[in-house]
Amino acid sequence: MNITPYLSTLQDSPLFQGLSAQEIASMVNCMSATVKEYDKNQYIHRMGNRISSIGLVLFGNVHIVKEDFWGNRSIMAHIGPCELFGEAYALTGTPLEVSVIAMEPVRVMFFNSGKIAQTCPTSCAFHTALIRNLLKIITGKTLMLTQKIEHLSKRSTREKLLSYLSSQALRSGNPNFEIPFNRTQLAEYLAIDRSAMTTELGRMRDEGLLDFDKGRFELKQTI
Amino acid sequence: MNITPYLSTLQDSPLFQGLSAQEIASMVNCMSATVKEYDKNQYIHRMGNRISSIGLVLFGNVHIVKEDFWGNRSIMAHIGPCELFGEAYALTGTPLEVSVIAMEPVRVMFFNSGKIAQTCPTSCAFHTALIRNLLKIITGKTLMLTQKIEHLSKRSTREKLLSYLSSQALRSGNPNFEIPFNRTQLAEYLAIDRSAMTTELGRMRDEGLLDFDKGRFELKQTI
DNA sequence: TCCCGTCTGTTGTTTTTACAACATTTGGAG
DNA sequence: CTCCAAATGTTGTAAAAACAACAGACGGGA
Repeated sequence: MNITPYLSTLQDSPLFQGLSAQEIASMVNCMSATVKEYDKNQYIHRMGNRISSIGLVLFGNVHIVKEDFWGNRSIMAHIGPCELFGEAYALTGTPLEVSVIAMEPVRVMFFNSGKIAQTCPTSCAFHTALIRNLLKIITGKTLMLTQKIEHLSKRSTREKLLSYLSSQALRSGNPNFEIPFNRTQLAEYLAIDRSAMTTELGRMRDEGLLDFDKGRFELKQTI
Repeated sequence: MNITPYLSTLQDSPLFQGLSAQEIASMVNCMSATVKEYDKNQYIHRMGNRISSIGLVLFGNVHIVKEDFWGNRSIMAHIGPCELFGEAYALTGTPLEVSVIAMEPVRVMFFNSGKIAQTCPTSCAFHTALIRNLLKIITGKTLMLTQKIEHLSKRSTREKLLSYLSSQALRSGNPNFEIPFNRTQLAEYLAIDRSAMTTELGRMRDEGLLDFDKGRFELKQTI
């Protein structure tokens, strides 16, 4: 496969951190990578299935979503360009507890997880680096999930919002920042009622805690 | 160090899965492992600190706990014998977002995380296996956290309880099972009010959904 | 054995959230 | 530009949870 058009994305991906373009190209081959495209709202993976490949978002955004029988939806995570999804399920062979949905037109590169995890017969020298990168990525995800649990553990709508928003401000290093969710999605991510959330946001703005416009928020100093 | 007394525990640990006693002994040495003991309620790690070692519980139980300024406590995870804690923070160098507390008299073996993650100069042959095991462990934790998020995402006390209890029943392969928490701890784990939880449990028992005694629960068929 | 601290369960009140129904705004497509 | 659909905001009501305060059960140590 010709990976030239994706090379810069792949190089930016934490999966290939520290590897040269040359090395990446050889690895992509070795791991029998494939590229697929998806439309907005299309399912990339469905809950319950088993998967054997790790996805890397080349462009677009996808959501990791948990949906129950009654259509209640909860967004587990937001995955953007250069980021991976499905590693945990592909590596363990566990049936998916979540679905993966394209939020917009998306292009994804898939890697066979078996070929990543095992040193290949031809003893491709960079597998070790790859596995180490993978370790780092999954470790990072653990921390993300821990943070999400922290938000969800708050008792009230307001506390959940503040927990999430301040973590985003911290991440961006700026009290003025943009979030990757619209209102409905944010409510699904924080597992709270959308209308109650909107009301609470308005109340917080009235109290001078923060300001917002669409997806842009600004936390105010409350000294 | 003489690891003989801990050998069976280490062999049962997923970290050393697939390694012989001989190999484990040499690795323990190579990773400059140390053993420490803690009393009930003693802090093993405190939130905010950086750690450079991965803990393996030799016996006893510890809780991964998130405490905020006002003393609100939320139990992130329960760690029993043979299990690891702190990997994510030790490997990334991130300051701890949680504390680790001994729930009873506990003995822990600590491994230097740097020495685990890097192939050692003397090229200890089993590091690769170790890293692969670590990858599996952390991947498994990701799935655990995902499950916890699923519980927390439920809207009501009852739904959270059912989500947690049925996952425990599934894990034990038996509708009759024991949980590692007392009532207060369960409430902290599920981020709900203890008294409301007790009330709800009573209500569910009245409705014939389940039965319980202390830490033992039984989910009934509701056909 | 008794005492005390902890755990568990109970109840009533207050506060908050979920829910439903609808109004308003926004952004695209034609 | 107009229309439509989706997103966002508003409000009132019903339901649920949080909170507080206390009673009873239990277990370990003196």
